[in-house]
Order: sequence, then structure tokens, then C-alpha cells
Amino acid sequence: MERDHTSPSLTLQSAGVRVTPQRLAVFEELRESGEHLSAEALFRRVKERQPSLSLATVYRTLDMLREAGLIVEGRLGDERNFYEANVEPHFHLICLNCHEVRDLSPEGAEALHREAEANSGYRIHWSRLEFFGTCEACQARQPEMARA
Amino acid sequence: MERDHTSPSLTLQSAGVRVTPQRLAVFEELRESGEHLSAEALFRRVKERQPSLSLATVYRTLDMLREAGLIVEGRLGDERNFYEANVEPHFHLICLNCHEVRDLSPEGAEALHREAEANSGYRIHWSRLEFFGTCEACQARQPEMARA
DNA sequence: CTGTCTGCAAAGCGTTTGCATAAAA
DNA sequence: TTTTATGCAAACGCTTTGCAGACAG
Repeated sequence: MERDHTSPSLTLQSAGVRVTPQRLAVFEELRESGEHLSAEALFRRVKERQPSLSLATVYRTLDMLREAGLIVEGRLGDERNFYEANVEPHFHLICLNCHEVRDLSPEGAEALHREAEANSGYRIHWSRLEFFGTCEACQARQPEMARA
Repeated sequence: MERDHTSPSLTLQSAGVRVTPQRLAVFEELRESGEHLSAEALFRRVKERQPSLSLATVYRTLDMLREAGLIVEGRLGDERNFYEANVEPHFHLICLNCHEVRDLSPEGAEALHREAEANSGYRIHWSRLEFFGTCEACQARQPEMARA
């Protein structure tokens, strides 16, 4: 899992968008954490460094980053969106119990894309491949969960 | 594509739920259309036959049917849920242009589930595998869409 | 300077819920 | 008769938007 070490400001500049402290902080937080975060969670984290930050700016920034292809958007089981800086094709595993989102190896993701295009005649732009289940930790904690 | 010919009322009874005209009409509409419909679309259609129907009842009925395993729920690109009576595992193809939802053959869906379980240690309960792209008809209509 | 981004508050949207009435079993 | 579903309207949670002032280029 080699991480991209390009500075966020360079990446924003090369995407041709205006660079502001808010945008830098949001993008940096997402990249450095390597996590899958909701807009709300991201807002709380970045607000510690920038108390004047507003949630609307976070949403606008995430939209902008997604359109620039710098982040990807997914959706949690509880119907909130989440965002992450890993833009390579991969699957998501979402625990129905602890709601943690983890990545699944990208093996087969591109093949699946190509297969879907071949079988359907569609031109695939993006996809959402998410598995919802119980993670190992939660299974161990509450064995009965495994059947819910 | 063999369709289930069991009567909706028998199916509802065997699911052990109370049978009402509203529930019958919603379930029947979903099954007979064979389509992927939003709660709103379903509401408009069934309301023609039952003018007193309320949207809240449609949502409650869809929740009930989903919990009984009689329908499945998915999500459109525009963030509304859609529902369908085909409960077999399969993928969805969602056109970014006309928003039509089509099914993709289930080949590999179960294998993918098993593989995800083996690779992750998760116990998978359900999954959401959706491809967003441009359908053939829309590609022909607006060739430039194919890159959007 | 000029265009656009920000923060705020209000609105928007799909969905859910409380309550009194109506209907199923 | 008892229990549960319905319709209505209001509330909900996440996200988007209009606007006036602030800031990047």
C-alpha cells in the first residue's frame, strides 16, 4: 500500500482549481488519514485546526475534489456518503455492526468493469461495489451477529 | 427470465404479514412491471387505482416487503432508492443519462460473494454492485456522452 | 482589481414518525 | 374485539443553495 507523497497544494494546483486553506486542509486530512470519512466526520476533524470552517464548505470542497478525480465517494449503510483519497478501483467492505469501512483488494475490479461493458453494451464510467456484512472483530465479539 | 406466478396475496400471507389492499397493490405493481421503481414512481402508479393511497404507506410497505425478503432495494445515481421484485443476486446497470436501471446477468455474483468472504474474513449479508455508465441507446443518441 | 470562495442560515429532498381513525383478523 | 395499518402532516438527517462579505490570483 504505497501512498502518494505529492503535496496537496501541488495536486490542487495541477487540477487547475483555486487553492484555499480550507480546501488544502480537507484534502490533506483525507489523504493523510487514509480513512473512509463522512463529510460530518471530516468537518469535525478539520474544524479543530480551522474553527471558522463551515460544513457547507466541506461539502463544496468534496464535490470539487470528486469532480477533479482526486477523491472518490461511496455510501455507508446508514445512508451517509463517505469519501476517501484512494481513487484506484477497489471494493468496499462495510460492517453492519461497527460501520467501519475497509478496502478489499482490487483484484478483479477492472476485469469486472470490462466484462460488464462487454456483456451490456454500456460504457461504464464508475461503479459502486460494496459488500455489507459483519467484520471478524464483531463476529468474535457477538457470535450471534453472524446471522442477523 | 422465468417469472414467479404465485399470487401476491398468497405470498404476503405466507410471509406472515397482514394483507391489505395497499400492500397487495404495491407488491403486485412491482412484480408485474418487472421494473426498478422509486417509491415516488410506485406511489404515482398505484395511486391511480387507489386515490387515497399515501406515500408514507408506500414507504412502510416497501420496508416490510424488504424485511420479508420479497423485494430488494437499490440506489439510483440521483440518490433515491429503487425497489424491484427480482430478489436473485444480480448486478445493476444505471445509465447516467436516461437513469434507466437494467439488470446484468448474475454470472459471478455468488462467486464474488464467496471470494469476498474468503479474502476478508467478513460474513457478507448483502451487497450492492452497481455500474454507472451510458447505455447503448444514449451513446447512439449523443456520442459525446460516452466520455462525460 | 475581479472572480470565486467562504460562512451563515434557510431551503431542499427523500424518507421516517406521531397520532387519530379505519380496517384486518 | 383486539391488533395493526392507514393517511395526514410534521419532523428528520444529510446535502445544497442564496447571499453578503472575504480572499486568491
